[in-house]
Amino acid sequence: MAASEDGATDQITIGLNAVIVAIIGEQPKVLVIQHAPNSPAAPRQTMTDHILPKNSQYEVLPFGPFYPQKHRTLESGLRSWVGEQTKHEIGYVEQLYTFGNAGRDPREDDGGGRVVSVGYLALVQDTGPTAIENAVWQDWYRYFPWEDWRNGKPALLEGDIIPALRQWIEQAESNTLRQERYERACITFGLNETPWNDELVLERYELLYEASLVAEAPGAKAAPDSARLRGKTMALDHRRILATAIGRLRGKIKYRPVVFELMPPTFTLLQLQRVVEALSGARVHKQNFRRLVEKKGLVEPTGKIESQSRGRPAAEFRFRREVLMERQALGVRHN
Amino acid sequence: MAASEDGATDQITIGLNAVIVAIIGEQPKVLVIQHAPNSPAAPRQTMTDHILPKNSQYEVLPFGPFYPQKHRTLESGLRSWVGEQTKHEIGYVEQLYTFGNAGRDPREDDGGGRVVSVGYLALVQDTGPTAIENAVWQDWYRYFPWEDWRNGKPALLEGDIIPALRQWIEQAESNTLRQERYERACITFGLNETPWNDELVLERYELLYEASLVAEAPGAKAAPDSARLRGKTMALDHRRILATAIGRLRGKIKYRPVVFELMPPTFTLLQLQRVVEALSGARVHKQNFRRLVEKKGLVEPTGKIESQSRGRPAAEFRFRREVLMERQALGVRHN
DNA sequence: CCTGTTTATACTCCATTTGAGCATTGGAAA
DNA sequence: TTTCCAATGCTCAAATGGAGTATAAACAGG
Repeated sequence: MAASEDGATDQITIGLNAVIVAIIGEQPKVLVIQHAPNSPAAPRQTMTDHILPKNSQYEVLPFGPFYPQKHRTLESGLRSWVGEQTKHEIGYVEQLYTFGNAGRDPREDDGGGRVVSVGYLALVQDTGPTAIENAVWQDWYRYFPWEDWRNGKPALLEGDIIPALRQWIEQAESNTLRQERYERACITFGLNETPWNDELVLERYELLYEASLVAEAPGAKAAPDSARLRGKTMALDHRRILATAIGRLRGKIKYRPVVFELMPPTFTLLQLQRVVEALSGARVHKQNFRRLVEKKGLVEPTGKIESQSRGRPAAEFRFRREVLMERQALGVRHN
Repeated sequence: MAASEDGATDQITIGLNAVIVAIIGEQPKVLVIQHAPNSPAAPRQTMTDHILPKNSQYEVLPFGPFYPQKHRTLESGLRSWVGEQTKHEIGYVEQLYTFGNAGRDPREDDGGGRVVSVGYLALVQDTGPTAIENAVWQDWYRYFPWEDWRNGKPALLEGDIIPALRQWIEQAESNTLRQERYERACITFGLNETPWNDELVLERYELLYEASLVAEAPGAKAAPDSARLRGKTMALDHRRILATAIGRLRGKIKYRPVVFELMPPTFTLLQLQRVVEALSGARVHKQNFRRLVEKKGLVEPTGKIESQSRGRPAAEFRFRREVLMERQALGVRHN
């Protein structure tokens, strides 16, 4: 199998990309590596210094190679290098997607063969300094500003994105295509009275990509001002991987108790609510949130009272042992 | 990257495994390749004839190599060889999971390097003959008999699996471990008044695997009689991939209109119901099912009346155009 | 000490959804 | 005709979910 049928060498490399998520100050953060034009080259481990132009600024997700000789499974490979690099344990890890697209990775041009990259989502609490050079925690809405509805519908949508989308719809060559574009836009961006669905992060990004409304899209216009409004770009297809991660996480918190991977050992119900809101990008009704959490039996009071902030002091909670042991206790959806 | 740090060659091969699902006669079927001891060797394309013992009988999922030189994406690679081999189009394709576990594939021992296998779920309607030798459509409950609750709780559960699980729980060395095992069993197998969750197909299989209650598990007892009761084994980790596929599909039909990929162009509501029941492994309330389907606006009447079977003739339906165009129309879960 | 502000927590209301059953209808077989 | 069977229409109660009101507990400032 090493040599393909036409005799050429089919070299395959597997890269492990990690979307490492933490909550800092009520904001959802993701660990990204920044390559500034004048900064020293990134350490070799990140494998990025020789594949992207040295004189431009770009951001990538932490990226590590998979060594089949060293690692028994893909996940253990990921855990080991993330552990080494970030210096602290990661709790929850979930595989997102495997991309094998040709032409996405410049390494292929160096005769390095095909790069297949496996995306992972990892949730951490500890946000201390990491060993990765140039790694910083960035608000994930920096890359997807239209996804944050916590302060109402983002003005960017009505002011820029939706008009641009309408224009793209009108530019369709055929009626069928126009109809198709319109329906896709309705569903993903909630155009025609359709409710906004917070899980369609990837679908929205891909629509903008196809419509050349994000800077990294192939046919994007040379109008960098408006494109820059539509979120910060990442190198390679990393913004797409991040979109996958956000969408997946937003779906998951609705029926599995994964939030606790991001929470400190004890917390108040409002703190828990703020984390959920940060992830889902929408506000929730406080009293109903409390009712839901209590009904599901997710948490139990520690007995202590927290009174850091102003207002009436809140009871302190922790996750119930059963939930901590089994991440399944919640989420018997209907059935 | 071709040579690892210790100088050894890290050869990586990518295999594409497909769980190809169709409904035949109200039963969920999956395409498997049977290697009988005395049958001629399988065609080379399936890549299995030289990796597994020639004189034993075993079953595998259709498996094809990924040629980076030929295929632009993993999915197009899958589509092309499944298309070639099965001779008909596949509509819906979804990536399931990527396994990179060492020691799962015997090819590794031949110095073939690591095999990373990407699992895919494909839904087809056409169940005509394929070009794959020895490929047959098998009822998927043949591999997971405990998953079919359409005729009530399978006797196998109370009669064999649950007692065996209880024994495994008791055999735990420590109290913590025992507690842990007990809770996992409760959640996955619905032990302690916990409701049965039809989506936990993979979790149940993995529990049985860890408890050495399936024949392919490392520490499985040499009691093949009872193990054989617990479903037909597949070679490699293919039973696990199948479990992943079933669980994923069961989850998906609840909020996305993927069933129609398995349906003929027109059908009655009972036929639709039977397909959903076949997939989920449980009966549903007929009147409520009808109400649900109509409310969601999934289907529309063709106007014709079908009167093949006995009983009052049923109205014929087809999926609505919007649903066929956008596989997203349904499924705005809450939000 | 009183008052306003702020957040926590308890409880109510009502519309919608969901689970389960009863009743009637239309055709084919006995 | 009678009987059986599945389709279809309708009811009803319990559960769920969205949104609001009311009260409690702290603190700040006059």
